[in-house]
Amino acid sequence: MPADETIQYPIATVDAVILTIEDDQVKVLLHRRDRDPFKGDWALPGGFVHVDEDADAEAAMRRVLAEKVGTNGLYLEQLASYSGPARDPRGWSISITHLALVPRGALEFEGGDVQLAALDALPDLAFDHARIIADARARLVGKGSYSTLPASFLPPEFTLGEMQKAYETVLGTQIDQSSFRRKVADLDLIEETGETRREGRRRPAKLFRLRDGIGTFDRTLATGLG
Amino acid sequence: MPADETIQYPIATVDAVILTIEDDQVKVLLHRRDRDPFKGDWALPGGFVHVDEDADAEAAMRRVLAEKVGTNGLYLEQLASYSGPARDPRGWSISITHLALVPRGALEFEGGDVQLAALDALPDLAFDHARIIADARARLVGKGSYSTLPASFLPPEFTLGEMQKAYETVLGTQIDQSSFRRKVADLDLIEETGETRREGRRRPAKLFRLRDGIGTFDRTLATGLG
DNA sequence: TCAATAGTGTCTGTCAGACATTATTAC
DNA sequence: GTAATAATGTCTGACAGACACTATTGA
Repeated sequence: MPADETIQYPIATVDAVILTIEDDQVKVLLHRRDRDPFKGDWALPGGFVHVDEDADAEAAMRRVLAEKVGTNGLYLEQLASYSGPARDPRGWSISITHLALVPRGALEFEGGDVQLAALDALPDLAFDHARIIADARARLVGKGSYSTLPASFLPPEFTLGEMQKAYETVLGTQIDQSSFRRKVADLDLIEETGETRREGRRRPAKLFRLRDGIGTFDRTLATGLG
Repeated sequence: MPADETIQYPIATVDAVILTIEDDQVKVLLHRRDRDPFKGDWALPGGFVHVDEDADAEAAMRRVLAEKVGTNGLYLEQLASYSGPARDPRGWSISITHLALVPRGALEFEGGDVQLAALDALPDLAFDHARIIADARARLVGKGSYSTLPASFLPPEFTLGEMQKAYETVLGTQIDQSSFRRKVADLDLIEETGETRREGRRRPAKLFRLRDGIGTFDRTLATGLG
């Protein structure tokens, strides 16, 4: 490690892939850039790491998200780092990216410079953000089949039908109702709230919530997905 | 993104967790630091990103490894980033860490400032490298049970007994011989070389190699591990 | 009653784990 | 033969997937 005083440090930024489900599609939150580079283009919400105030990259990410899209307290998971001389025209840069899966209701923003875009219909994106989103999607689908990850898209109270639908949306496949419920019951992931929800002219569904201490843990919820 | 000219960039480094199996134990390659900070302490091999010559963080990692421990052409996987004001006494820093799993025979070094240390018997380590190694270990064990990751520890030709032993070492459990072989056969991961290896007074074992195109892919090789 | 979804019960093929058995070598 | 590991065969319980069936509501 040359403790060389001539070392130049790269630009350090953080970017977030915030995913949610809307209209039975996985969507990503995009932010329109209001300055160069890529002024006017859509991009992941992101910004510089501030070494004078941020405790680490995740803290920088939370600060940026609060400033730009008004979200607070999201569960953030580190995704990967992207680096190189060409990805940012300002110079050799490192972006530390994060992933958040949130229920649609947890996002509040008034159109204009923020939008939710379906993963299958992304606009042109600034920097290498299209690649980052593609990687995030691969992670979501990959982990979706053997973890409780898709449950992160659910609001605090939900029906089993909604839960199954979230898994099907993430995985892009149909899941047998009976198998799904049996597995959920076996894993002891959720508990009844005691309430029901009636919607339209059909049998009302029981409401459930995630049990305490159920984070994202790796147990198969939906296997054999063709 | 304040295109603020007063932004200070953090120190950017790369560090590698190079794991191998020796004496039926998973070991990590450590390098003794020859300068401050932490001069004389054991640390992961690492160094600064050089923005004037590295194409990205992985290229920086390969350059550092070639310089410090003489390894080339390893398969490197990005692990995670670690950042903050306190982890490096030189200032607010980001380390982009990488993971490599290699057969013992692929590592060549003459003692002194490089050693292999068992994960269960690590010396005191510089920076936050103990934490990084703990995270790498968790990843190895976690992915070991549902992927071909442990096969990366095998030399080009190996017996089924060696393959099973590698899995058992990684997972820290016993695997039933019959189940293991059945699964390996079903997944079509390996092929016979046609050679055998005889060792001591017992039946010689057939030698196998990984089939073309078998990288690290996620299929259960050893399930139900207690 | 019908439509629509909620929720349950049952059968079956697959497969992991356990365990027994045979094969092959050096001594 | 004995010791030691290599390699294969067989049984069984668990469980995912398929699918049929019942439950409950509004109209």
